[in-house]
Amino acid sequence: MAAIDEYLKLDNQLCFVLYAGSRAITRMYKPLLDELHLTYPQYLVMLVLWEDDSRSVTDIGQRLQLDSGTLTPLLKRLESQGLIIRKRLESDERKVIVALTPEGKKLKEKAVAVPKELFCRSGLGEKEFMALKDQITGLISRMETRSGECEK
Amino acid sequence: MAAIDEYLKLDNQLCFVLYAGSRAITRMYKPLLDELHLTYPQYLVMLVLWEDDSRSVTDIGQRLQLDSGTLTPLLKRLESQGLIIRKRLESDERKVIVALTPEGKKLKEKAVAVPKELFCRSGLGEKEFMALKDQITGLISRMETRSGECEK
DNA sequence: CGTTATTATATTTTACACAATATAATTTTA
DNA sequence: TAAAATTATATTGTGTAAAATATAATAACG
Repeated sequence: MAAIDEYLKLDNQLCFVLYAGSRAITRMYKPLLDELHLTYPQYLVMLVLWEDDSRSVTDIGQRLQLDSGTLTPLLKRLESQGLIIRKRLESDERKVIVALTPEGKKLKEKAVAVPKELFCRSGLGEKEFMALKDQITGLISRMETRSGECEK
Repeated sequence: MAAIDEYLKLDNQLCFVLYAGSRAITRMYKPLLDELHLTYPQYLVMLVLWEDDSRSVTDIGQRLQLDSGTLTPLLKRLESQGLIIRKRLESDERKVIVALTPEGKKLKEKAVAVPKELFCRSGLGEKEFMALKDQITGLISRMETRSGECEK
């Protein structure tokens, strides 16, 4: 893959398959998430909160790699749906703590259908599924640590 | 991975690594694309046009899996930057043909730095890089063809 | 202890991404 | 050959995603 043309072909772009793959999963999830009255980014936030009931906005942002400009409006919508509550930490009023309501906790059981559908539709065994996930995780990690090492 | 809890852990989500990976690449590309005065989705459109100079909006949409609501404003911005022109096909006035300008063609040579940077930062050999891309392509394909086959 | 620096979140702005709908052109049907 | 159906693109509305900036609170410093 030495020629300029090969480097710039859409079919050779790893970036494009990640982008297209992510959106294909979002499309696949949509009918299932509609039943839970959640959008895809809201579902990701709920995944974080189902692990640990009570987190700060910064914690959620770090887990999901999303900034507060994205999270604040999203959390407000979850709050208006009655799935979470937000309150300032008394000991440090800069921090907003996000906690699940009983309604929010209840959704967890229904939500398991979502990743099960992807697992089934992936056509992968459990080991292959996790191996692919781990390969992409490794890619992200190397991309972020090898900054400055490459010659243009 | 039988328990509900395991299915819903963020670290077990293939959907999340694709989503996070795609955005990590977009962040990595941003300084390089800023030099070309392109956003990431604009860059993808240019990749399509650098392969074939002249395409309809529908063609571009099919290649990138993007709909006209996304493409029309994006193409207008590329046009106002002088990189493309848009014109109705005389033989079928429903169709808008998108073609590169000389400026748009010239960008191709500079753009090759973008995928080269990813390739380098990925820490993968060429075979591994393409294998990962092919695995994700296969995943997308199976996800889209196995609709209806999975029990919730 | 007052000032400066840093941190946390919110707001504004821009660019998507997608669903729904509108408009116009072409194709198909009866 | 006119009407109905389909196709192509554009527009509107909503929800992100991120950059830049604003505001408020806490920590660090001299």
